[in-house]
Amino acid sequence: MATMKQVAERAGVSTSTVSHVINNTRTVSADVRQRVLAVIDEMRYIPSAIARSLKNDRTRTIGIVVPDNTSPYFAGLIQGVEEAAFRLGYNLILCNAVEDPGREAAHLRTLIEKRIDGLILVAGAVHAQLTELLRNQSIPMVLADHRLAGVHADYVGPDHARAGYLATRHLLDLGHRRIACVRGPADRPGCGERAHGYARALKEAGLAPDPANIVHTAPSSEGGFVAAQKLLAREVAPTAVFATSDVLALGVLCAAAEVGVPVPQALSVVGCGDLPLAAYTRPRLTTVFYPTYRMGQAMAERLIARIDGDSGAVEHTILHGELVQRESSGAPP
Amino acid sequence: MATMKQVAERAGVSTSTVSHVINNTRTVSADVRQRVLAVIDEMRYIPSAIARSLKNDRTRTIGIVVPDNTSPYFAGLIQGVEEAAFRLGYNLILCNAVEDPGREAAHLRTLIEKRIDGLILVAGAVHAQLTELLRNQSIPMVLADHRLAGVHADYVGPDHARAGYLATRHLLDLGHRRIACVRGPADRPGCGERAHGYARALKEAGLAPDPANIVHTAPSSEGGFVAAQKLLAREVAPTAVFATSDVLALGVLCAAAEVGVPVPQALSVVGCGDLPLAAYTRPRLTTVFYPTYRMGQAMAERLIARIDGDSGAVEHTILHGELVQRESSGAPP
DNA sequence: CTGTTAGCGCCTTCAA
DNA sequence: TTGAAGGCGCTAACAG
Repeated sequence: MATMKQVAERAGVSTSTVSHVINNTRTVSADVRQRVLAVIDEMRYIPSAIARSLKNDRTRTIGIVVPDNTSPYFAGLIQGVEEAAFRLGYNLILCNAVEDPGREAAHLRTLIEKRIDGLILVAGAVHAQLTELLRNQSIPMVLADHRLAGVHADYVGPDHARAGYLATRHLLDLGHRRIACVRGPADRPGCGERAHGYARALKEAGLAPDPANIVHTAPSSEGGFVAAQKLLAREVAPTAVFATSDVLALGVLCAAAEVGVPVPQALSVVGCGDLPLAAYTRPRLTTVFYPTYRMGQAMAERLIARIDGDSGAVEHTILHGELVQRESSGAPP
Repeated sequence: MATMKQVAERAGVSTSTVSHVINNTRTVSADVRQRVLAVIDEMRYIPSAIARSLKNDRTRTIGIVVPDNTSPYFAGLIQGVEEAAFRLGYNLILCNAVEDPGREAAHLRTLIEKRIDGLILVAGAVHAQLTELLRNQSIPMVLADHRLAGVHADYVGPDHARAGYLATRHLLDLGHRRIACVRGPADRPGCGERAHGYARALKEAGLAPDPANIVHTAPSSEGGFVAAQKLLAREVAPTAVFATSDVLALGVLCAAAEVGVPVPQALSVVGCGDLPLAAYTRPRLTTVFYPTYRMGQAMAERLIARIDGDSGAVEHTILHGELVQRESSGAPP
């Protein structure tokens, strides 16, 4: 691969001149610039960002650590981040932590070695140790999707509690009283917050949350399916279900259909996240929209502002979604 | 951020000694090693991969360019690639090309500037110009999902034509004769190949493919929905539909339900790709499984073998999927 | 067993 | 308008 030195020799100029024509960083006579450009083209010279980074102490690369790029929710965030990063001249190193703290730590370590300019972290079971790593190296970071206890950093994400509240409120307004909640595992911060919103709405309506109405399950359609089976088999079955994600809601819809419980006539279902697919389930799913793409963009923009020297106070950016009412929710039987 | 030199000074040794204890690259007396390690720990020294790369000419970073990380299919590939890359000591720079040749080119350029060790390319509308770029810089590359005319490189992907054939064959075996094909846009290589498999199966069965039975549409559930509406409105409607992706198939299922056409009693539907969600639609979707995770792994492994010097002949790795028969397909009415 | 030295490719003062 | 030279942080001969 051609180097600047080779270009300089071939063009009969010094490397500094080549550098300057490339970066437009001082005036170069028209003919010299012409000649240099020609040689660059001819030799197919492409500057090394590695060498440049060593000099500049900037890599124009940011890292993003998520539990799993395959989840539609994280995929949406990543897409937004990638778009804004590209627009602002940055590349994105993607790391899946796979709910494995060891792996998360390993990724963080190599990201620091590679001298990323900043990090977007959807924290899994991160422990103090890890975030301390970041703080010590003073690498800009934005927390995504949920905050991290004891970590003082910019945050961009949805208001999960509000989403859970909106969904439940909607069901209450329709007249439901026995409203179940199908939620992911306890250690998923987002699920917990959404469940809180659910509980708050119930309490506001003067209903005592019945623990039997809250089912923890695996965060998959299968999980939703199993949970719904359990709920629908109860003697006094709920008339509505709030599922803390659309993926779960799909399983709930499927289970209801299988047992012969018509939605929404006998059971209302509300999801969360508004997957593109949610508009094409049968019946079409009522859900709370999460603006993942915009969130992703906001994360990258916030981070890059920090990289560019913004030293203002820590910011918390909350992006609200709204209830999207479709066909899976209606008045109780 | 601490440097090796600082560590060396503080430990009272030379930088080369520090380098050697870090890399275990020559014997160092126990006490010196001890001391160096202590200082590294104390100063929170983390070596710079940037400087190392400049020396070594290796970044241990690979790039992946896909149309859109949000598509479940690409998301699955990316996940597999990330896993294998991590396991083998590489990071992944993710680039979305967004069906925009200009953007694809820009990404390729920065990836080369950043001196990635290799590239995984799910090509969009790439033109000769771009791949020539790669060849000129002699960066290892594997083509993913579909080949690229005129580009002689390793390939890892599914056999789209076979998938289309299997799906259609299944419908024929069930006794269907009027089988439609709902497919994505013409410029999507994978769709075209799957449609070919569809046509071949029909021909083998002695059926002349009816152009009116092949509907091009947007590669989304909405697209599938619209296409199905059109098909079901025909005087002689098809009794079965092969959709070239599960996302499309979902739209088809939704349209059928809306028009009151029962699946599979009056209409059989087969998808392609086997999204996790496909098992939880109503009815559960018959589809052709694509082993995306394994494909992704194979891509990374192939690429890294090349990076490590494998100079054997170009390889084409085809990973087959199988038909997953569920509830959306049955005998014709 | 350890240190000195010469770069890797680029940018950037400092001089001319 | 241009060049020479030093150094970013690290590795790897080459010496001792």
